[in-house]
Amino acid sequence: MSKITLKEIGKALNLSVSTVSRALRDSYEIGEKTKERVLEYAKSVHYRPNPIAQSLKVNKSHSICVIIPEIANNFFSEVINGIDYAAYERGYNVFIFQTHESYEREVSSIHLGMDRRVDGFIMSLSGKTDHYDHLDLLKSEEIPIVYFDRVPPANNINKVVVNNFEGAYNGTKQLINKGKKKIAHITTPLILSITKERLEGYKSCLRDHDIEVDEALIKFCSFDPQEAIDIVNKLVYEDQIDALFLGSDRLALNALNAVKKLGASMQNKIEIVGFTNMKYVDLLSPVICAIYQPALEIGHAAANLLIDYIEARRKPEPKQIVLKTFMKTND
Amino acid sequence: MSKITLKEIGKALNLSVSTVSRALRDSYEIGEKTKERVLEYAKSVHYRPNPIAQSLKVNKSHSICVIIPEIANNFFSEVINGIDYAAYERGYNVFIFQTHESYEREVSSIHLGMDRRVDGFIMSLSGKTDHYDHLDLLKSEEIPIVYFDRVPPANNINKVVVNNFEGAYNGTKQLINKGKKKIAHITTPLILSITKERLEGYKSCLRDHDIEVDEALIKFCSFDPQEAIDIVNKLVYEDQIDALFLGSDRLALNALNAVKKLGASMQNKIEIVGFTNMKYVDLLSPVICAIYQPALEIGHAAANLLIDYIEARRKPEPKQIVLKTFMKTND
DNA sequence: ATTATTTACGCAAACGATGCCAAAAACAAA
DNA sequence: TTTGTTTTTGGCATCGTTTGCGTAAATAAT
Repeated sequence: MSKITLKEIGKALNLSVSTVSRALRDSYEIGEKTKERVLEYAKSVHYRPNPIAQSLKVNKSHSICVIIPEIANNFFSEVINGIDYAAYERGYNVFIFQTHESYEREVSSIHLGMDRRVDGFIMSLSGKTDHYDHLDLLKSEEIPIVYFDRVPPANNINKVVVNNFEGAYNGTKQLINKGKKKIAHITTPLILSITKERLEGYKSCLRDHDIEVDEALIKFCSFDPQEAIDIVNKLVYEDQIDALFLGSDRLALNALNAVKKLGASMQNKIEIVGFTNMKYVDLLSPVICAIYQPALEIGHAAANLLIDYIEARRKPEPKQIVLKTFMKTND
Repeated sequence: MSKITLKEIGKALNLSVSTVSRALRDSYEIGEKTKERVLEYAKSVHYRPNPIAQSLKVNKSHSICVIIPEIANNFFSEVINGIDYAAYERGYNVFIFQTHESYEREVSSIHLGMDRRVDGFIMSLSGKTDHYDHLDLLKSEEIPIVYFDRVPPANNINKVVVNNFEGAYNGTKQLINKGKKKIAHITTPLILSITKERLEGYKSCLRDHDIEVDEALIKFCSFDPQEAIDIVNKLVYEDQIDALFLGSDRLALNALNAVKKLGASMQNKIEIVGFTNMKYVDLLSPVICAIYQPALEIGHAAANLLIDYIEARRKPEPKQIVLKTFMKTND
């Protein structure tokens, strides 16, 4: 059934394999008449080229490899959705590998992708990645790569990011506008690009409003729910904070949960703003003002940027795309 | 660098390609000494077999294809996580295709998978799939396939599902126990297996508690938020319901949103139970009692079942795995 | 009619790995 | 030494494509 090959088409039509191949690829050196014959017959038997054989021959796979920390995360799954959307439009397959925030898995994912001869990579770095030589491998092999969200510290790379500084600045400002003074910041490991940028936005905003930056109120937190609870408790009871600025998606939910546990009366005293990509934030009970990333657009832009780059005859200069975050208030 | 082939190893060691190949696969017909030489050299040059060439030769790809309605959905992304977990353990790659609830994309995804010579499929049917001949293709090609969640109506197939009937029954009972009498059910298209099973659980529970089943209170709803709003409004204001039983993840959030829009006083009158896989349901404001599916386990079980089947010499009888739902109350 | 040019196609060698078959090397038996 | 066995190894075809090169046949130029 699905095992029609060029050879069989050739046999049926009394043509050589190469002629059939060229006819299907619409080569100029094949006569119109035979082209038609081949095309028609191929369609009638539902011929589908074997991408594996093609890959082997041309050392390309018409597929891209996405490496992300975690699929089961609103932000990343939306990004994948965007990537998938663009890839589908342009006829590319998508491989997805998760690092689960592990450097080793990041490295091995890169190798798996290269083994599969993917045409390019889209990646967001793991929370443990603090050196970047494994990426040099890709560079030296001249494999196109687009980073998003958590990007390595270099500027001659393709990347799609959001204005994290501005998003954090505006989020913090929102809290200040509500009269809050002791604003804590719970965030991701400092090695991540997003952490630094958001932290700077937060600090910068405080300074601009004559609030001194208190390093004790800046907490780097893992994705362990209990750790979030401990940190929130300390901030609330010892440091007497009146607002929380949360640095990332999973963190935000953990922290919200921790705040909820403080009880209703405490909850109301603490204003919360945070980066998250949860749908329906307005259904959340400790009210949170969400700073959104346009995840779908990020994925779409990243995939298109990558494929453009893959298909370009002369490789263009690396491009940096910066999209806007947006806030979704709850009141 | 990464382009070491068997041929090059052979040249370096003065051995033929086939000897090298066999040495690496630890064949019994190769002398211990040469085996060691080959192994050592291969490691020293970081030899990695080219999976594409292997695939072409043996017509297998050591990869599985996952076809689901939507990645950006808590339930499915968790399932993928489980699949990925098992596949990684057992050395399989994973292709993911989304149908976006389209029958055509379901068909084309199957073809894409087959083109790539995947060793097997894991799928959950689209919301539009009401005939199943495209699946026969897989069957006739003898490609292993495991269904989960939304499965076709046949019993000689591999599948991993939950006890939807029981979950729905218990959910409905929960509402009855709170004294509710007019319990509406908003759910997915009736062609889906899950819809029917849950609907039966709901009806059965009502009957067992001497509440007559009112077909007007059973609403099949798309994933359009506005439709959910309209339906909820009608149910509340015209039909005067006092409880809602929601049939699926995305639906639940839409309906919750609709209920929220009714205003605080109305909200409190309506008790809500629903299938969902959102983390932190207890943070949701119209309170909802969640019926959870063990998504990670489903994925893990499905992948292991599939890979067991793929690797079995004698193909075993199709297996049906039924896992338990569990409730997470909010009060 | 002869030569030059174009057009339309076939042959064969890759791509990297596997596996059948035969052959060389090693050893045992005569 | 010769023959027979066993152990190790090499040669070659193959998977389904793509592509450079060669060459008939068809057309144009002389």
